[in-house]
Amino acid sequence: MSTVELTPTSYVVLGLLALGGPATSYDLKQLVAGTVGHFWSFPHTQLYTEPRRLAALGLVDEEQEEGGRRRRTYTLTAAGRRELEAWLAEPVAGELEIRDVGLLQLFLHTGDDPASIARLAEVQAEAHRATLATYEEMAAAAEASGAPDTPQTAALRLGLAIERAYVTFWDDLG
Amino acid sequence: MSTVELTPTSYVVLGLLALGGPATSYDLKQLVAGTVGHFWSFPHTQLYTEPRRLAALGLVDEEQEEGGRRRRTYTLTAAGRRELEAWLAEPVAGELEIRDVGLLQLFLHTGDDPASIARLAEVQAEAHRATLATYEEMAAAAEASGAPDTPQTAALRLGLAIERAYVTFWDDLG
DNA sequence: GGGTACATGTAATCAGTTACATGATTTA
DNA sequence: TAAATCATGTAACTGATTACATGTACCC
Repeated sequence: MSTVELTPTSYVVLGLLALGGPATSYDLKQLVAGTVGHFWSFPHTQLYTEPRRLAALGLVDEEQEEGGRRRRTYTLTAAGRRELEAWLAEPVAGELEIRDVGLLQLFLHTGDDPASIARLAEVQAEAHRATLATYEEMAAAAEASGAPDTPQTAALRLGLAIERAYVTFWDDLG
Repeated sequence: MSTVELTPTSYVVLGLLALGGPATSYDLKQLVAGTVGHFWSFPHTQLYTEPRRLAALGLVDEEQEEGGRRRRTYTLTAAGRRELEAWLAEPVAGELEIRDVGLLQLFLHTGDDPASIARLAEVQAEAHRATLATYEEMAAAAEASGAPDTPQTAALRLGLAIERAYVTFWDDLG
Protein backbone atom coordinates (compact mmCIF):
# COMPACT_ATOMS: atom_id res chain seq x y z
CA MET A 1 0.00 0.00 0.00
CA SER A 2 1.47 3.29 -1.01
CA THR A 3 0.47 6.43 0.83
CA VAL A 4 3.09 8.96 -0.29
CA GLU A 5 2.04 11.33 -2.97
CA LEU A 6 4.33 11.35 -5.95
CA THR A 7 4.20 13.21 -9.22
CA PRO A 8 5.12 11.91 -12.66
CA THR A 9 8.42 13.69 -12.22
CA SER A 10 9.08 11.57 -9.17
CA TYR A 11 8.51 8.41 -11.16
CA VAL A 12 10.79 9.58 -13.91
CA VAL A 13 13.57 9.95 -11.38
CA LEU A 14 12.83 6.62 -9.73
CA GLY A 15 12.49 4.92 -13.08
CA LEU A 16 15.72 6.26 -14.49
CA LEU A 17 17.57 5.20 -11.38
CA ALA A 18 16.06 1.74 -11.78
CA LEU A 19 16.98 1.54 -15.44
CA GLY A 20 20.43 3.06 -15.29
CA GLY A 21 21.64 2.57 -11.76
CA PRO A 22 22.99 5.19 -9.34
CA ALA A 23 23.33 8.65 -10.79
CA THR A 24 24.00 12.26 -9.94
CA SER A 25 21.58 15.02 -10.83
CA TYR A 26 23.72 15.83 -13.80
CA ASP A 27 23.66 12.23 -14.95
CA LEU A 28 19.89 12.32 -14.70
CA LYS A 29 19.81 15.48 -16.72
CA GLN A 30 21.82 13.81 -19.47
CA LEU A 31 19.65 10.72 -19.35
CA VAL A 32 16.46 12.73 -19.55
CA ALA A 33 17.77 14.76 -22.46
CA GLY A 34 18.40 11.62 -24.47
CA THR A 35 15.25 9.73 -23.56
CA VAL A 36 12.03 10.80 -21.84
CA GLY A 37 12.94 14.43 -22.35
CA HIS A 38 11.84 14.03 -25.94
CA PHE A 39 8.24 13.84 -24.90
CA TRP A 40 8.17 14.82 -21.24
CA SER A 41 10.76 17.38 -20.37
CA PHE A 42 11.44 19.63 -17.45
CA PRO A 43 14.18 22.05 -16.49
CA HIS A 44 17.38 20.68 -14.99
CA THR A 45 16.67 22.30 -11.63
CA GLN A 46 13.96 19.78 -10.99
CA LEU A 47 16.50 17.04 -11.27
CA TYR A 48 18.30 18.66 -8.39
CA THR A 49 15.32 19.30 -6.16
CA GLU A 50 13.25 16.20 -6.87
CA PRO A 51 15.86 13.59 -5.84
CA ARG A 52 16.31 15.41 -2.56
CA ARG A 53 12.58 15.22 -1.91
CA LEU A 54 12.68 11.53 -2.71
CA ALA A 55 15.63 11.13 -0.36
CA ALA A 56 13.63 12.75 2.42
CA LEU A 57 10.89 10.20 1.73
CA GLY A 58 13.38 7.35 1.93
CA LEU A 59 12.83 6.31 -1.67
CA VAL A 60 16.39 7.02 -2.73
CA ASP A 61 19.71 7.15 -0.90
CA GLU A 62 21.77 10.28 -1.16
CA GLU A 63 25.52 10.15 -0.85
CA GLN A 64 27.65 13.24 -1.15
CA GLU A 65 31.29 13.04 -2.16
CA GLU A 66 33.80 14.67 0.15
CA GLY A 67 36.16 16.59 -2.08
CA GLY A 68 35.89 18.35 -5.41
CA ARG A 69 32.39 19.15 -6.53
CA ARG A 70 30.80 17.50 -3.56
CA ARG A 71 28.21 16.14 -5.89
CA ARG A 72 25.43 13.92 -4.62
CA THR A 73 24.88 10.46 -6.00
CA TYR A 74 21.43 8.95 -5.71
CA THR A 75 20.61 5.27 -5.44
CA LEU A 76 17.21 3.64 -5.48
CA THR A 77 16.27 2.11 -2.13
CA ALA A 78 14.17 -1.01 -1.69
CA ALA A 79 11.24 1.20 -0.73
CA GLY A 80 11.77 3.28 -3.83
CA ARG A 81 11.77 0.24 -6.02
CA ARG A 82 8.59 -1.02 -4.40
CA GLU A 83 6.92 2.34 -4.95
CA LEU A 84 7.97 2.39 -8.58
CA GLU A 85 6.86 -1.14 -9.27
CA ALA A 86 3.52 -0.61 -7.61
CA TRP A 87 2.93 2.37 -9.85
CA LEU A 88 4.01 0.55 -12.98
CA ALA A 89 1.82 -2.42 -12.15
CA GLU A 90 -1.33 -0.33 -12.11
CA PRO A 91 -2.09 1.28 -15.46
CA VAL A 92 -3.00 4.91 -14.96
CA ALA A 93 -6.09 6.09 -16.79
CA GLY A 94 -4.96 9.72 -17.09
CA GLU A 95 -5.86 11.51 -20.27
CA LEU A 96 -3.36 12.37 -22.94
CA GLU A 97 -2.32 15.99 -23.04
CA ILE A 98 -0.61 17.36 -26.08
CA ARG A 99 1.16 20.52 -25.16
CA ASP A 100 1.81 21.72 -28.65
CA VAL A 101 1.90 25.45 -29.10
CA GLY A 102 1.86 25.10 -32.88
CA LEU A 103 -1.38 23.16 -32.79
CA LEU A 104 -2.80 25.69 -30.37
CA GLN A 105 -1.90 28.49 -32.73
CA LEU A 106 -3.62 26.72 -35.57
CA PHE A 107 -6.68 26.09 -33.49
CA LEU A 108 -7.04 29.69 -32.40
CA HIS A 109 -6.90 31.06 -35.91
CA THR A 110 -10.02 32.38 -37.51
CA GLY A 111 -10.44 31.13 -41.05
CA ASP A 112 -9.66 34.46 -42.64
CA ASP A 113 -5.89 34.51 -42.56
CA PRO A 114 -4.64 31.71 -44.82
CA ALA A 115 -1.22 33.30 -45.23
CA SER A 116 -0.58 33.17 -41.51
CA ILE A 117 -1.64 29.54 -41.40
CA ALA A 118 0.58 28.66 -44.33
CA ARG A 119 3.54 30.26 -42.56
CA LEU A 120 2.77 28.34 -39.43
CA ALA A 121 2.45 25.09 -41.37
CA GLU A 122 5.82 25.62 -42.96
CA VAL A 123 7.60 26.28 -39.70
CA GLN A 124 5.94 23.34 -38.01
CA ALA A 125 6.54 20.91 -40.86
CA GLU A 126 10.21 21.79 -40.76
CA ALA A 127 10.44 21.38 -37.00
CA HIS A 128 8.74 18.00 -37.09
CA ARG A 129 10.87 16.84 -39.97
CA ALA A 130 13.91 17.57 -37.83
CA THR A 131 12.49 15.67 -34.87
CA LEU A 132 11.55 12.79 -37.12
CA ALA A 133 15.09 12.64 -38.47
CA THR A 134 16.43 12.46 -34.92
CA TYR A 135 14.09 9.62 -34.05
CA GLU A 136 14.98 7.76 -37.20
CA GLU A 137 18.64 7.98 -36.32
CA MET A 138 17.92 6.71 -32.84
CA ALA A 139 15.93 3.82 -34.26
CA ALA A 140 18.65 2.99 -36.77
CA ALA A 141 21.26 3.02 -34.03
CA ALA A 142 19.15 0.75 -31.85
CA GLU A 143 18.63 -1.65 -34.71
CA ALA A 144 22.29 -1.64 -35.72
CA SER A 145 23.30 -2.47 -32.15
CA GLY A 146 21.38 -5.71 -32.49
CA ALA A 147 19.97 -5.26 -29.00
CA PRO A 148 16.59 -6.86 -28.36
CA ASP A 149 13.40 -4.87 -28.31
CA THR A 150 12.76 -3.00 -25.05
CA PRO A 151 9.97 -0.83 -23.71
CA GLN A 152 12.14 2.13 -24.58
CA THR A 153 12.51 1.17 -28.23
CA ALA A 154 8.78 0.49 -28.32
CA ALA A 155 8.14 4.01 -27.05
CA LEU A 156 10.43 5.26 -29.77
CA ARG A 157 8.26 3.55 -32.36
CA LEU A 158 5.27 5.49 -31.10
CA GLY A 159 7.30 8.67 -31.30
CA LEU A 160 8.11 7.86 -34.89
CA ALA A 161 4.49 7.21 -35.76
CA ILE A 162 3.37 10.45 -34.18
CA GLU A 163 6.05 12.53 -35.84
CA ARG A 164 5.21 11.00 -39.21
CA ALA A 165 1.57 11.91 -38.67
CA TYR A 166 2.65 15.44 -37.80
CA VAL A 167 4.84 15.89 -40.84
CA THR A 168 2.09 14.63 -43.12
CA PHE A 169 -0.45 16.86 -41.45
CA TRP A 170 1.48 20.10 -41.69
CA ASP A 171 2.66 19.31 -45.21
CA ASP A 172 -0.91 18.77 -46.34
CA LEU A 173 -1.98 21.98 -44.71
CA GLY A 174 0.76 24.11 -46.24
CA MET B 1 5.31 45.62 -30.02
CA SER B 2 4.04 43.45 -27.26
CA THR B 3 5.66 43.67 -23.86
CA VAL B 4 3.14 41.94 -21.61
CA GLU B 5 3.94 38.40 -20.72
CA LEU B 6 1.17 35.99 -21.49
CA THR B 7 0.94 32.24 -21.12
CA PRO B 8 -0.67 29.79 -23.53
CA THR B 9 -3.66 29.81 -21.21
CA SER B 10 -4.01 33.53 -21.79
CA TYR B 11 -4.11 33.00 -25.52
CA VAL B 12 -6.69 30.27 -25.20
CA VAL B 13 -8.95 32.73 -23.41
CA LEU B 14 -8.28 35.53 -25.87
CA GLY B 15 -8.69 33.16 -28.79
CA LEU B 16 -11.95 31.69 -27.62
CA LEU B 17 -13.35 35.14 -27.04
CA ALA B 18 -12.29 36.06 -30.56
CA LEU B 19 -13.83 32.95 -32.07
CA GLY B 20 -17.03 32.83 -30.08
CA GLY B 21 -17.67 36.37 -28.91
CA PRO B 22 -18.32 37.60 -25.36
CA ALA B 23 -18.54 34.88 -22.76
CA THR B 24 -18.68 34.22 -19.06
CA SER B 25 -16.19 31.99 -17.32
CA TYR B 26 -18.70 29.21 -17.42
CA ASP B 27 -19.20 29.67 -21.14
CA LEU B 28 -15.45 29.43 -21.57
CA LYS B 29 -15.38 26.29 -19.52
CA GLN B 30 -17.99 24.72 -21.81
CA LEU B 31 -16.16 25.87 -24.89
CA VAL B 32 -12.87 24.50 -23.69
CA ALA B 33 -14.42 21.18 -22.77
CA GLY B 34 -15.69 20.73 -26.31
CA THR B 35 -12.65 21.98 -28.17
CA VAL B 36 -9.10 22.75 -27.04
CA GLY B 37 -9.68 20.86 -23.83
CA HIS B 38 -9.25 17.67 -25.80
CA PHE B 39 -5.57 18.29 -26.14
CA TRP B 40 -4.79 21.18 -23.81
CA SER B 41 -6.91 21.19 -20.73
CA PHE B 42 -6.88 22.97 -17.42
CA PRO B 43 -9.18 23.14 -14.42
CA HIS B 44 -12.19 25.43 -14.54
CA THR B 45 -10.76 27.69 -11.88
CA GLN B 46 -8.24 29.01 -14.33
CA LEU B 47 -11.06 30.18 -16.51
CA TYR B 48 -12.19 32.30 -13.59
CA THR B 49 -8.82 33.72 -12.62
CA GLU B 50 -7.23 34.14 -16.02
CA PRO B 51 -9.87 36.45 -17.54
CA ARG B 52 -9.57 38.70 -14.53
CA ARG B 53 -5.83 38.94 -15.05
CA LEU B 54 -6.45 39.79 -18.66
CA ALA B 55 -8.98 42.41 -17.61
CA ALA B 56 -6.38 44.00 -15.37
CA LEU B 57 -4.09 44.16 -18.39
CA GLY B 58 -6.78 45.78 -20.47
CA LEU B 59 -6.96 42.92 -22.93
CA VAL B 60 -10.55 42.07 -22.14
CA ASP B 61 -13.48 44.03 -20.75
CA GLU B 62 -15.23 42.71 -17.71
CA GLU B 63 -18.86 43.44 -17.08
CA GLN B 64 -20.69 42.12 -14.08
CA GLU B 65 -24.44 41.68 -14.06
CA GLU B 66 -26.33 43.34 -11.24
CA GLY B 67 -28.82 40.79 -10.04
CA GLY B 68 -28.96 37.00 -9.86
CA ARG B 69 -25.65 35.26 -10.18
CA ARG B 70 -23.73 38.46 -10.70
CA ARG B 71 -21.75 36.66 -13.32
CA ARG B 72 -19.03 38.46 -15.22
CA THR B 73 -19.06 38.61 -18.98
CA TYR B 74 -15.79 39.11 -20.78
CA THR B 75 -15.31 40.80 -24.11
CA LEU B 76 -12.17 41.08 -26.15
CA THR B 77 -10.84 44.65 -26.36
CA ALA B 78 -9.03 46.11 -29.34
CA ALA B 79 -5.78 45.73 -27.44
CA GLY B 80 -6.59 42.13 -26.71
CA ARG B 81 -7.28 41.42 -30.33
CA ARG B 82 -4.00 43.03 -31.34
CA GLU B 83 -2.11 40.96 -28.81
CA LEU B 84 -3.76 37.78 -30.03
CA GLU B 85 -3.16 38.50 -33.67
CA ALA B 86 0.45 39.43 -33.08
CA TRP B 87 0.97 36.08 -31.38
CA LEU B 88 -0.82 34.15 -34.09
CA ALA B 89 1.17 35.88 -36.80
CA GLU B 90 4.48 34.72 -35.40
CA PRO B 91 4.83 30.94 -35.41
CA VAL B 92 6.18 29.78 -32.08
CA ALA B 93 9.03 27.31 -32.25
CA GLY B 94 8.23 25.66 -28.92
CA GLU B 95 8.78 21.95 -28.70
CA LEU B 96 5.99 19.43 -28.60
CA GLU B 97 5.33 17.96 -25.19
CA ILE B 98 3.29 14.82 -24.90
CA ARG B 99 2.04 14.52 -21.38
CA ASP B 100 0.97 10.92 -21.60
CA VAL B 101 1.23 8.97 -18.39
CA GLY B 102 0.61 5.70 -20.21
CA LEU B 103 3.57 6.25 -22.47
CA LEU B 104 5.64 7.24 -19.46
CA GLN B 105 4.68 4.03 -17.72
CA LEU B 106 5.70 2.02 -20.73
CA PHE B 107 8.97 3.84 -20.98
CA LEU B 108 9.90 3.29 -17.36
CA HIS B 109 9.34 -0.44 -17.50
CA THR B 110 12.28 -2.75 -17.47
CA GLY B 111 12.00 -5.47 -20.08
CA ASP B 112 11.32 -8.23 -17.60
CA ASP B 113 7.64 -7.76 -16.89
CA PRO B 114 5.74 -8.50 -20.10
CA ALA B 115 2.49 -9.18 -18.26
CA SER B 116 2.45 -5.70 -16.78
CA ILE B 117 3.12 -4.21 -20.18
CA ALA B 118 0.36 -6.24 -21.77
CA ARG B 119 -2.09 -5.02 -19.15
CA LEU B 120 -1.01 -1.46 -19.77
CA ALA B 121 -1.38 -1.89 -23.51
CA GLU B 122 -4.89 -3.19 -23.12
CA VAL B 123 -6.03 -0.33 -20.91
CA GLN B 124 -4.42 2.24 -23.16
CA ALA B 125 -5.76 0.76 -26.39
CA GLU B 126 -9.24 0.87 -24.95
CA ALA B 127 -8.89 4.45 -23.79
CA HIS B 128 -7.60 5.61 -27.15
CA ARG B 129 -10.29 3.72 -29.00
CA ALA B 130 -12.84 5.68 -26.98
CA THR B 131 -11.16 8.99 -27.75
CA LEU B 132 -10.92 8.06 -31.40
CA ALA B 133 -14.62 7.28 -31.49
CA THR B 134 -15.37 10.70 -30.02
CA TYR B 135 -13.23 12.44 -32.61
CA GLU B 136 -14.83 10.46 -35.40
CA GLU B 137 -18.25 11.56 -34.25
CA MET B 138 -17.09 15.15 -34.13
CA ALA B 139 -15.69 14.87 -37.62
CA ALA B 140 -18.85 13.24 -38.93
CA ALA B 141 -20.96 15.97 -37.37
CA ALA B 142 -18.78 18.67 -38.89
CA GLU B 143 -19.00 17.04 -42.27
CA ALA B 144 -22.74 16.52 -42.08
CA SER B 145 -23.24 20.18 -41.26
CA GLY B 146 -21.76 21.01 -44.63
CA ALA B 147 -19.73 23.82 -43.08
CA PRO B 148 -16.50 24.72 -44.83
CA ASP B 149 -13.14 23.58 -43.53
CA THR B 150 -11.78 25.67 -40.66
CA PRO B 151 -8.59 25.69 -38.64
CA GLN B 152 -10.55 23.89 -35.94
CA THR B 153 -11.62 21.05 -38.20
CA ALA B 154 -8.05 20.84 -39.46
CA ALA B 155 -6.85 20.46 -35.89
CA LEU B 156 -9.39 17.72 -35.46
CA ARG B 157 -7.88 15.86 -38.39
CA LEU B 158 -4.54 15.88 -36.63
CA GLY B 159 -6.21 14.59 -33.51
CA LEU B 160 -7.69 11.75 -35.52
CA ALA B 161 -4.36 10.87 -37.07
CA ILE B 162 -2.66 10.83 -33.69
CA GLU B 163 -5.34 8.74 -32.05
CA ARG B 164 -5.24 6.24 -34.89
CA ALA B 165 -1.49 5.97 -34.46
CA TYR B 166 -2.02 5.40 -30.75
CA VAL B 167 -4.62 2.67 -31.20
CA THR B 168 -2.42 0.88 -33.70
CA PHE B 169 0.58 1.18 -31.44
CA TRP B 170 -1.01 -0.21 -28.29
CA ASP B 171 -2.83 -2.92 -30.22
CA ASP B 172 0.42 -4.09 -31.75
CA LEU B 173 2.09 -4.06 -28.38
CA GLY B 174 -0.60 -6.04 -26.61
C1' DG C 1 46.50 32.21 -17.93
C1' DG C 2 42.33 33.85 -19.68
C1' DG C 3 38.24 32.60 -21.82
C1' DT C 4 34.60 29.41 -22.71
C1' DA C 5 31.79 25.74 -21.93
C1' DC C 6 30.48 22.35 -18.63
C1' DA C 7 28.57 21.27 -14.17
C1' DT C 8 26.04 22.14 -9.89
C1' DG C 9 23.34 24.23 -7.35
C1' DT C 10 20.07 28.06 -4.45
C1' DA C 11 16.38 31.23 -4.08
C1' DA C 12 12.36 33.63 -5.45
C1' DT C 13 8.35 33.62 -7.97
C1' DC C 14 4.14 32.20 -9.96
C1' DA C 15 1.02 29.50 -12.78
C1' DG C 16 -1.64 25.87 -12.07
C1' DT C 17 -3.94 22.74 -9.08
C1' DT C 18 -6.59 21.20 -5.14
C1' DA C 19 -9.73 21.97 -1.73
C1' DC C 20 -13.43 24.27 -0.23
C1' DA C 21 -17.78 26.77 -0.30
C1' DT C 22 -22.10 28.66 -1.55
C1' DG C 23 -25.88 30.36 -4.57
C1' DA C 24 -29.17 29.31 -8.33
C1' DT C 25 -31.97 26.11 -10.98
C1' DT C 26 -34.16 22.13 -12.08
C1' DT C 27 -36.58 17.83 -11.06
C1' DA C 28 -38.81 14.24 -8.45
C1' DT D 1 -40.09 21.35 -0.89
C1' DA D 2 -36.19 18.56 -0.68
C1' DA D 3 -32.59 16.87 -3.14
C1' DA D 4 -29.64 16.88 -6.72
C1' DT D 5 -27.12 19.16 -10.05
C1' DC D 6 -25.50 23.18 -12.31
C1' DA D 7 -22.93 27.33 -11.91
C1' DT D 8 -19.63 30.47 -9.86
C1' DG D 9 -16.32 31.57 -7.38
C1' DT D 10 -12.20 32.25 -3.34
C1' DA D 11 -8.21 30.85 -0.93
C1' DA D 12 -4.31 28.16 0.11
C1' DC D 13 -0.73 25.54 -1.50
C1' DT D 14 3.04 23.77 -4.13
C1' DG D 15 5.38 21.88 -8.16
C1' DA D 16 7.52 23.80 -11.73
C1' DT D 17 9.86 27.52 -13.92
C1' DT D 18 12.92 31.52 -14.10
C1' DA D 19 16.64 33.96 -12.63
C1' DC D 20 20.74 34.00 -10.59
C1' DA D 21 25.32 32.48 -9.06
C1' DT D 22 29.54 30.14 -8.67
C1' DG D 23 32.90 26.42 -9.12
C1' DT D 24 35.56 23.28 -12.23
C1' DA D 25 37.72 21.63 -16.27
C1' DC D 26 39.30 22.16 -20.69
C1' DC D 27 41.52 24.54 -24.69
C1' DC D 28 43.69 28.23 -27.24
